[in-house]
Amino acid sequence: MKISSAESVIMEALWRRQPLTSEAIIAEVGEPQGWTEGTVKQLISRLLKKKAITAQAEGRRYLYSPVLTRGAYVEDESRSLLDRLFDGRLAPLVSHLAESDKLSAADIAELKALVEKIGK
Amino acid sequence: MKISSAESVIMEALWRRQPLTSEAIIAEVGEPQGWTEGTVKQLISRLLKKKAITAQAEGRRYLYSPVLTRGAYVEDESRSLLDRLFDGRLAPLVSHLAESDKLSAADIAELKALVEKIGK
DNA sequence: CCGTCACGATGACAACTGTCAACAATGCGG
DNA sequence: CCGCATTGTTGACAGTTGTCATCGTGACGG
Repeated sequence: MKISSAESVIMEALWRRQPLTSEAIIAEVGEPQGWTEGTVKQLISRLLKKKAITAQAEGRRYLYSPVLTRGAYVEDESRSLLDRLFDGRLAPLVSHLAESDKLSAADIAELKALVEKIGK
Repeated sequence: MKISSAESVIMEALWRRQPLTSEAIIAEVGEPQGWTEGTVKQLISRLLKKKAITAQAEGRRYLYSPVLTRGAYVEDESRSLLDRLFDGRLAPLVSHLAESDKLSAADIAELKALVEKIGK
């Protein structure tokens, strides 16, 4: 099931710290996003329906934890972008960013080190 | 204005070759996507409303051309992914793909060459 | 000049999203 | 034991998306 953009904000909160009560989630994402309590609750419900998170009863409330891992999510999103726009290859993405001057010197250094490491 | 996923299929066709009549667009994307003529026409209309493409009258019909460039689009999508998932940095993306064994030897070689070139 | 046909415009409709609010159940403090 | 506060469940509603079909209009062949 697809996670919508608003829903992913809730997921990020749970990936950072887990499990969380709805109260904690509201505290964490409500403010920064300008969302009311109702909005956050609705998003939690939808994530439950999508099976992206689970709820364990803790007294009269629930403790929510992610089921979908951040790794899987990130994997999916990245792969889908690469496939849609860059023929599934990574180099064209890097190349594109480089050409449009969107890479800082730090980025490049970091990347160079990384590539060497990967190259074993 | 945001381009939806179905709409981007039309854009890709126009980025490949331009300008195109609706007939040509239908020929190009209708089959592979399993879309009827009506569907493609609707998508064209929405892209016009969003100002992502323009239409020049050619007799009875129109010739459609992209206004939004592929570069700008790709730029946007890439940046948004990087920002949402990798703190705006490229290295973590590469690192993630490498860890999940999603990089082929060819990818790595290509990347290495690219990084050297960028490094001037 | 008329019927047919091609095109673009528009209407439709269900599903999904972003946002909230109202409501029902349930436990806690007094 | 009762009312209040908290929590989860639902309903609502507008906007977007994916998908098609219908309609009006003008062009073209006969």
